[in-house]
Amino acid sequence: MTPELSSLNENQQMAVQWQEGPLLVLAGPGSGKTRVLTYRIARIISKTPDKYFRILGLTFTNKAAAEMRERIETLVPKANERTHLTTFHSFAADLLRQHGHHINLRPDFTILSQDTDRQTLLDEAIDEVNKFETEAKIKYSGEKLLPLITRLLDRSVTSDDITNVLSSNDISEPEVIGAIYTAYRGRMIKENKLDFGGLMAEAYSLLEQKPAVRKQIHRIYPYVCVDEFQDTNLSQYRILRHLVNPSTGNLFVVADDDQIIYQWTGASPKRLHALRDDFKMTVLQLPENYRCPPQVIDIANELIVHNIGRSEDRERLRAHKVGGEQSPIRIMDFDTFEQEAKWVAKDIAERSIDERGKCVVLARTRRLLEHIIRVLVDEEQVPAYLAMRKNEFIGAPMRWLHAVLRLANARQNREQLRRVCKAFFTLEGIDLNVKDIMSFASTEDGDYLRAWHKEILLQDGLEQHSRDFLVKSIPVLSDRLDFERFIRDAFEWFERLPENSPETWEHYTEFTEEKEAWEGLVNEIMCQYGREQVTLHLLLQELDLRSKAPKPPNNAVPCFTIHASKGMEFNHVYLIGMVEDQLPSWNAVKKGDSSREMQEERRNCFVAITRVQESLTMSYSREVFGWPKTPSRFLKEMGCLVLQE
DNA sequence: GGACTCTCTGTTTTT
DNA sequence: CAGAGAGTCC
Repeated sequence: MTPELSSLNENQQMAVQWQEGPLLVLAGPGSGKTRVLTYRIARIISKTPDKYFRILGLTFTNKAAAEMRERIETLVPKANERTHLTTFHSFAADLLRQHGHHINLRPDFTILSQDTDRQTLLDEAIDEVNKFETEAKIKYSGEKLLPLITRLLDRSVTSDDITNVLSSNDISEPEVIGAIYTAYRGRMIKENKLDFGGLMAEAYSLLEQKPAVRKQIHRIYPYVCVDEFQDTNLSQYRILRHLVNPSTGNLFVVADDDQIIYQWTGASPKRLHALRDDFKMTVLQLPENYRCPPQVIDIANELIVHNIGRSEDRERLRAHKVGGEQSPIRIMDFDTFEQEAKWVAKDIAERSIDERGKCVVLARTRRLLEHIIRVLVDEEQVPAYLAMRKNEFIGAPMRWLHAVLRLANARQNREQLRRVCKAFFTLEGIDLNVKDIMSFASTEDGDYLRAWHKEILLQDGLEQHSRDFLVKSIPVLSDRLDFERFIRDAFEWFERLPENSPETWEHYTEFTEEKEAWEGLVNEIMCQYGREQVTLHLLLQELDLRSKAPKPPNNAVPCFTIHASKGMEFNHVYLIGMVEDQLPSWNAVKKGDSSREMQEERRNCFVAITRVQESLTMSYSREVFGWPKTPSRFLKEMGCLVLQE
């Protein structure tokens, strides 16, 4: 059954029915781009019921991938077998699990999701280089060098190019830094660890070196789709070029160059130009907007035309919603930011509970949001939350569980042993010495997990039910690698912990929250790969590629940075702090009106206002945190500030 | 020790 | 621009 196309507009239908060859869909905000993507995938599947090939759909975030999977499943049941909808990082991890041996990587590699771990590795790389550098006079620190290494990995710079790249970017001592970069990459492979950038860079290097692997991918995935292409960095683009079969060029890309707001992560308007050139893309635009009131579309258009260097043929957004009598836009002017925050909080508090949940407060920086959350929660008693990223579990139970599993996967990992000991001390008050266990482990084939197990059972202070759990369940993990069973047992043990030591169990709410997040993540991974396919190392890798943030509280007002709000929509948007040095940021102001930084700030503003479904409230103050401010130039560009100054 | 000047560095975040 | 930290002077 082919999906029903009559609900789509003409341009959308054209995109969905696109047959073969490269197509670039330039899709504005609220233009139904995800719909186009899912319909097209569904259509290809249903037109080829007797075929076995799969369609590869790549996204930037897990959230977008999950949404695509869900939406395709409703269009075509069992689409799972015919699609592989995943993130760039997840795809790279799959690839490296399967073919990593070509570059000396084992499939049970771990993912360095924390900067502290990356710094440790980088410090080791620096030491390694220092040993050979006779006149090594300057001491580099991992902490200071890490951002540069990240930037280089995001571009998949090779050790052949590194010195050139560094010197053409005016970086001092390109030879030494280049050697450190190469040593860092070497160490990742040697220690079987990859950071996010390394995942991309090594996947690219593998594809570059092994045409046979590329061919296999071309056979399995004759169609490749990419969502939010404007966010891809150079590494990801280079990977993409290898994924597409050059003889068919079946690449379907959805992008919006007016929503590039991640330049500092490696995204760039250049990428879209390269894409158009490299693949000779046919371009189709989706300027229809189904989300915003026409007045909002008007100011969004006014704003974005101020950006020089957009695709010259880019069409203006066209509103499909019908405007009401009353303007949905409010501009609010205050003397101080305190007053601004108070007014916004009050305005939200005066709405019904139901309406509040459909509001959002947006700002350029977290600092402004932290302030407004305080006012909302403390003064207006309106529940509100700040979107937060979370790479690791915080509470002792989940930290212990995660560390034990990681130790089971890498039995000689000192850092994980340290974490196991530390978390167990918090849980049970028993303080084991890491060094002792490590030396004891030499009698256990260097297996830190078994050594810890033996050592902990020798302790007197252990509660009986804890002892029972450890005696029974650690071997389930360490000998039989039955991690599912082990996790179930561990949760049972956690539930009983507060009986004996309620005073150390103050963070029970946190545990419930984290347990929920854990179960959600594990469930998602199991569904995506199929239960039998999920090995311990795959589970751990996928966990490290996902945020551990709890699901937001019900009826709480979300307070997001503009970046965090990308891809979302809300009935009522409060965009606060519309002043120079905030939006646009001080840095963009310093760089000047035609700088790429300023263009990006303008896109930030564009993204913010195009989140609106019903009403937009923009506010600014003459004074923020005691400093005099002028209204944002963007207000003037949008024609919202006619009379002032 | 306190008040002052200076210099440096920094925002946004997903994986 | 703005905040933190270092250095200087009394």
